[in-house]
Amino acid sequence: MENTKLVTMLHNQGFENNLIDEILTVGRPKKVSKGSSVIAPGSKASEIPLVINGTLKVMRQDKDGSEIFLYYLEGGEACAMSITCCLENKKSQFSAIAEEDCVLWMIPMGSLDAWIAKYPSFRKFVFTSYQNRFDELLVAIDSMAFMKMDQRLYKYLLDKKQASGSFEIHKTHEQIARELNTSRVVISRLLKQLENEGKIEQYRNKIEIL
Amino acid sequence: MENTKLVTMLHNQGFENNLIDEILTVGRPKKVSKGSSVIAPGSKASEIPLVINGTLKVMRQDKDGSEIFLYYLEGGEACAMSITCCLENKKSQFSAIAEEDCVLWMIPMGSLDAWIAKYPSFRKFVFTSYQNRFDELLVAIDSMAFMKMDQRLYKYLLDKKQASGSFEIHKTHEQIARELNTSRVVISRLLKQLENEGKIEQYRNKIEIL
DNA sequence: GCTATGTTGTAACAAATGTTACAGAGGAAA
DNA sequence: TTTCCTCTGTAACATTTGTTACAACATAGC
Repeated sequence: MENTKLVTMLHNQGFENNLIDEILTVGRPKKVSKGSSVIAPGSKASEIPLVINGTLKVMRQDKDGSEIFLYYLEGGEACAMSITCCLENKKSQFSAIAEEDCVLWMIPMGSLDAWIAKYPSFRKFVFTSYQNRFDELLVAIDSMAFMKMDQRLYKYLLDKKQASGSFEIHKTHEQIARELNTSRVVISRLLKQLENEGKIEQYRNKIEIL
Repeated sequence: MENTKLVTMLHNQGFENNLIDEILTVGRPKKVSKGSSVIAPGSKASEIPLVINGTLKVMRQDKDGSEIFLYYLEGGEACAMSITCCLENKKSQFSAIAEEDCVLWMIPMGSLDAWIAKYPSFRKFVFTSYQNRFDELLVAIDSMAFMKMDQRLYKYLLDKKQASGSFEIHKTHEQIARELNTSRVVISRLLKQLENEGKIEQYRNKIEIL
């Protein structure tokens, strides 16, 4: 049963048993397959996704269709930006895409405010989520503000390794270029450079981190 | 009395009278003069600053001393990142500097969690603050990811005009360059360009937006 | 096998940004 | 006034990033 992992996760958060019951009662499971969209920019969410299995990729996009990778959401993490979107009833300013096949637990927003008032553990969870998302955004800002593209690319590869737990990255140069908001040629050039420095090995549709 | 403005501000937030009393009781006023630091990176805050008068400039810095402007905090706004820092007891990851002479109301963190549980209006205030800060960070990210330096500079000038309410900006090219994390020469070049395009006029230590 | 399509490598060039150096203008203080 | 310091303008050049074009290769499907 998927719920076993969910319950363990909720326990590890220090959630009260009553809260866990409520979460199990009002929430619902959702499976999303690799590449499909969980939150689309401009949409209004009415549920908060909590990641049970897999990884969600959170990206920001501008009007011209350019986009930039922000961070990954992994097991046990909730989408903090969805929370404010829901509470404020605003349109989402970003997209979340399943980086792998995922299992999510969707929590309807109606319950949130009451839980925040009622359960100290949930309050702590929400604020910790905010803190973590703030930190991730600041890290993303650091990359863009202070690093050149070669460093950003290498950091991107290491982050991806961290998130997936695998030394192999199955992406094309084109895909990576989109996520870093640059062009494919630039990525090919810099990957070749990283390969010459002995930091990676390249194959078709695959990069291996050494 | 400064408190008149503070009380009006709190009322406008929709705060309950009891909450306003508590805020007035446990908080304290703080005056900071232009250019002085309110939050230093690496420090641990135990109070949340609420801006009554003036503008705080929030910047992010890296280890080499480079820095980048994130956003302004104006009257009625609180520093959301301080809130999580306080609740999590973490070191601040950013700095806040008085862009003009400021009057702040410092709220000790000890009260926060209780208020969040007790007052719906305060809960709303905190979440709205988060939402606004998220939005500002995302706007900062948009600038860095999607805009070239000439656009970023012009946007910077317009933002500054917006925050100060004045068409005159009293900064040197050097100061602007620091906030955009580029070099003085680049800023001089691009300002000259904006001047030629008829968007600004330049004087010593002063830029006028047309 | 062949073809269509997507992926990667590379060259040549363009544009944006960063760096160094120096000259002159303006203001403050002696 | 003279001196000193900061600010601004500009040239010349280096580096980084973006763009276009094309060749070579791999794979899937026929």
